[in-house]
Amino acid sequence: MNQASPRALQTRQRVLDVAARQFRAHGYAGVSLRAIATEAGMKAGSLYYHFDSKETIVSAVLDIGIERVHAHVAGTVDGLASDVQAPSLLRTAIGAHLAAFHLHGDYTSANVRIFGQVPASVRRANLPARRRYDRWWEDLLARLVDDGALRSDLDIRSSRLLLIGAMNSSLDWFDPKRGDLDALAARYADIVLFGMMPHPVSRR
Amino acid sequence: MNQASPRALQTRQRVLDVAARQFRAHGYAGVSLRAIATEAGMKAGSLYYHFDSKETIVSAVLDIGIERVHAHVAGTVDGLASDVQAPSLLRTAIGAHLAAFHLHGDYTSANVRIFGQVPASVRRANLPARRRYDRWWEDLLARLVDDGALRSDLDIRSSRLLLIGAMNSSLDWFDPKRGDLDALAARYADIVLFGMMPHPVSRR
DNA sequence: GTCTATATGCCGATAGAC
DNA sequence: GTCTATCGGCATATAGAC
Repeated sequence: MNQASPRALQTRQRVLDVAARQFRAHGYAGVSLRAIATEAGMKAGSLYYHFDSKETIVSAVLDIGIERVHAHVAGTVDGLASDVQAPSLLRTAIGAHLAAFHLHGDYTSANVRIFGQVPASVRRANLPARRRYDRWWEDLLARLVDDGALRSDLDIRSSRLLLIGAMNSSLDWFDPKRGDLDALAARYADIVLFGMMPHPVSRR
Repeated sequence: MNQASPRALQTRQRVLDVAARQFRAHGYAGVSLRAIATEAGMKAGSLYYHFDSKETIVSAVLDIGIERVHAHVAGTVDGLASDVQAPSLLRTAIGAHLAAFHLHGDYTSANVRIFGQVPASVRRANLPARRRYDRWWEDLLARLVDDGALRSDLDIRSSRLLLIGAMNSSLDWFDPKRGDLDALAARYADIVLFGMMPHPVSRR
């Protein structure tokens, strides 16, 4: 198991893609190794050449769901010029999170949906990746508050949880193949930055 | 099954409470009728006196998760005086949704978490209740926009989805036994109404 | 209303052939 | 790398005693 040949790596990736899609659709316990193997074009016993157990498969799926998003968002936002204003910075981060979340929708949705129903050891293994990404967002928000770019009375943690929670829940209803992801990001950023109330003075 | 005696109704409710808690924790397929029966103080076969199948149990859990919240929120907000301003109206609705959602946390969390992984027929049966509650929120937002109390360019549907998605995701991290639910509702309402940007003029 | 007993079938995992 | 065959266990659901 866990071979390094290119052929084995490709098979491994195909199995994970199938597993992510099925975990997203049916939950952790609702997916059998037989079902994953069938859709990946092999028999259940063959999976054990690539993975030690069902738990190591789901563990890999959960980690990928966080790490691909983190890498894309951080890579996009941290590369911006240092004079970019807070509204554009937040808009870019929101757009990058939504884009990566939906691009890797099976992995991210599987993570969001089954994290709470996976064996405790698997949950524990995924926690560090989650904490790193959470921290990236809190660092961003804290920096913007310190710069005076966001309200000074903002509670960082609940602001981050509101924003991430709202974006992640779009996995349940938004289909990136049918809708305009940039438009969605713009509408969410508008509300989060300026609120739903009418603007007493023009601020855009 | 489905008896009307007070004794049977009480047992039925106890079974549903146990089932909701377990579905929330382990997903639909991750819960066995044996496990539900054990925690409810009976044997698996006895459940069939009260319910026809595992699907009828989860169907009842899903419906309760929506209907109790809808009844509480609508009962709270629709009873307000007609001269209540938009900000207080929205604040009240947000507070009522969060309060009911966490009060019935096992049912509401089970609904949010397993709706997507339940058999299609069960999902279909729960859809009307979901649509009724969604419509209640969209009617509220549309009325406030029409009155000029909210921004006229607000997209009703995505605003509703952002707001409900953000509130529902608090089920994953907020513990009403340890945190202040009213404070959470106030912070969420502040962001949704006025945004995270500093206010150019005082509006509160 | 709840029990025991059981029918039928799928589960994760392993062993060993090829 | 993938196969077949198989282990022991647990799943939903039913039948019938009490």
